[in-house]
Amino acid sequence: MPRFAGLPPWGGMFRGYGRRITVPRQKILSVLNSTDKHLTAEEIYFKVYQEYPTIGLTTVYRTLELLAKMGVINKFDIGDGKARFELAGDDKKEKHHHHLICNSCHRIIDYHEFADEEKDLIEKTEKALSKTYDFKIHGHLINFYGLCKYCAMKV
Amino acid sequence: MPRFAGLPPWGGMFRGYGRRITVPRQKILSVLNSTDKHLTAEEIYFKVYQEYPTIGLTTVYRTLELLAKMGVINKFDIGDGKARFELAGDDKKEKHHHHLICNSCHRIIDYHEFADEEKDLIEKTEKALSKTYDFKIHGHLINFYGLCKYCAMKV
DNA sequence: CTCAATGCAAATCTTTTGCATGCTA
DNA sequence: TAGCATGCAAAAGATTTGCATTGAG
Repeated sequence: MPRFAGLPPWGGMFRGYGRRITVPRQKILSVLNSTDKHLTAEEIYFKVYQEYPTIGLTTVYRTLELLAKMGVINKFDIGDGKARFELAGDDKKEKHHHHLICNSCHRIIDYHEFADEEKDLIEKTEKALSKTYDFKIHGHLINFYGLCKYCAMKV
Repeated sequence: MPRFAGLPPWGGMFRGYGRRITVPRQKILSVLNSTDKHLTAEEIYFKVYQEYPTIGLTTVYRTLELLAKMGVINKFDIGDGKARFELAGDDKKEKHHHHLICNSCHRIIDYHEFADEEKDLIEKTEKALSKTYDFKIHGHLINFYGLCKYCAMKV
């Protein structure tokens, strides 16, 4: 479910920061815009590669770093040693990252319960923290750690 | 603030899993037990090293992995490429990880506001998720991502 | 005595950096 | 044209693995 159906509004952002709009950057943004998954740099690389084979992994990393600094995307880590990225957009539903992460097999369970209760608290917290610490909040992440049903019996 | 003042109760756990209680393991647990910080493997290594110089980094990594699988500690990543560890104990206060993380300079701001409101929601959520997904929850992590006041103006 | 645990060295894997070349504005 | 952007190759870092040795039970 793409967040922006028409032309993405990021062109202005790049120019505003004195950066250039290039094909690799457009492709990377396009990939991020057409998924609601948390992609790794390599996954993004392969997706872009399919329609733009001259892309380099380095460019993906550098673009992702830039986008994170611009506040366009969020970077986070789930504990498997690979960073993950996603658009930071304003769509409230998609801003919620809720995971159950198994400390043993590193399985990730996405859950959607409590979205409303959490949303209220999160928004309130966000607003207050933003003010208290003079911090521009683009997104958040909530993880629960433990053992999944398969690993709880094994260990 | 050590969580356990006297002898740690982990001995039984090890035996229960057919594992052995060794000096390196005791030292590592001791370090984790005497801090309320989120330590990296290397930080743990250095702390143990001071009173047990024959310790190896490999052993630290392997012990941490085992402890995570046993549910004794939690492993999580803050986005700087190094995993962090802490005891999963029952002390509610210490189970809360709340951070503001800057996407640009990777500065981490620990915040303590809203602990009570969050605690209520978290506990309720934990209980329900635990049941719904048959998942043994040992801890959780809440991160807000964005730009700190210094980076917001730079980019 | 047996097999798990350890520690060193080497290997792996993700991410970053150096540098010459290409391309946007 | 100027300077940012790119891509390759190499480097850097964190974590894992192979293997011979040590030590807990």
